[in-house]
Amino acid sequence: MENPLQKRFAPAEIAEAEAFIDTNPEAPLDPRIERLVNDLIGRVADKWTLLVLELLEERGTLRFTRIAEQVEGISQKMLTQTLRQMERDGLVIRTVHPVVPPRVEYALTPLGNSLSAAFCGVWVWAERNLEAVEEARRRFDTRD
Amino acid sequence: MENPLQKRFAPAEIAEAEAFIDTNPEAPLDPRIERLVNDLIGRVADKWTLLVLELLEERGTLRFTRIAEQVEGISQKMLTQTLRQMERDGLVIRTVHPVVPPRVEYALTPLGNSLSAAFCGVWVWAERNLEAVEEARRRFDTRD
DNA sequence: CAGAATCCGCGATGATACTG
DNA sequence: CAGTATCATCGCGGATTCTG
Repeated sequence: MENPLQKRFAPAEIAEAEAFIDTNPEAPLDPRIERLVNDLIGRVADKWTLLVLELLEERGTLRFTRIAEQVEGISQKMLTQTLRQMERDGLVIRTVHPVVPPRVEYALTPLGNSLSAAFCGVWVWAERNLEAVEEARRRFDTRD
Repeated sequence: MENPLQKRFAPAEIAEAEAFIDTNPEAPLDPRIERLVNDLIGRVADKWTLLVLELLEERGTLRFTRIAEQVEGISQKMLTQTLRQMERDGLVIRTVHPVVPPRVEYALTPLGNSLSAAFCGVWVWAERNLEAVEEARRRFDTRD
């Protein structure tokens, strides 16, 4: 599989980092990669982003107000902000129809769809282990 | 080795996650527990939680100070808070050795390990699409 | 309808000092 | 060493208003 990191760093750098990892079991991943990937995850793992992602995955193309209705508890400000961020990261495509009143539609890009699929495992985990976590919390809260 | 993720996850996990991303468009979620699941995801998808989770997955059992050293940028307060939260959710086990000076060790529970595995797909996605996202952002930031 | 702009409270987080 | 306690701050995000 093609490694996207090879576009960012010189082969010598990657080789050095990998050799370092191979020979140092205690060593962390390359801090640069770690930080980049983690920043990315930090953005996409946002609460509202996950909800919008999930909604668009289910419903396909939606207008601004439809999303606002379906994502319970989100404010207009945060929805705008979330959609802009997702658009900026290439997760969502925003289509403005030049009509009155304005009609703006949002849909996931292929990148957004793949992210949704990637998070599917986490959703499945959460659903599957919800009760286990709740029980753990009850035990923790009533510990001696 | 061409992929640093292989140091972090078993080959079988990566293959499974990749196959999942490639073939699974969506997984329906029971709307009744949507909120509960989302609260849970909101807690475990926290930035520091993800970093600690990955670190403990890599290294196994670690002391408080070891974790603080490895998780770049985390304050002692947030580390304590994160570990308590994870312990409360049953993701980590905290072991106090009655010695002087104190020795407290943290390790993932089976639940924590399964969560780490669930997030494997997201890490794979992030690394695989890091460059695509960066390019999307550049295009967005330089749009007319 | 789809936002932009503004104000503002408060919770999250950092920094520092202290302790068993 | 592994925290707890306290104080200060800073920005997230809600509420509201305005507009093309």
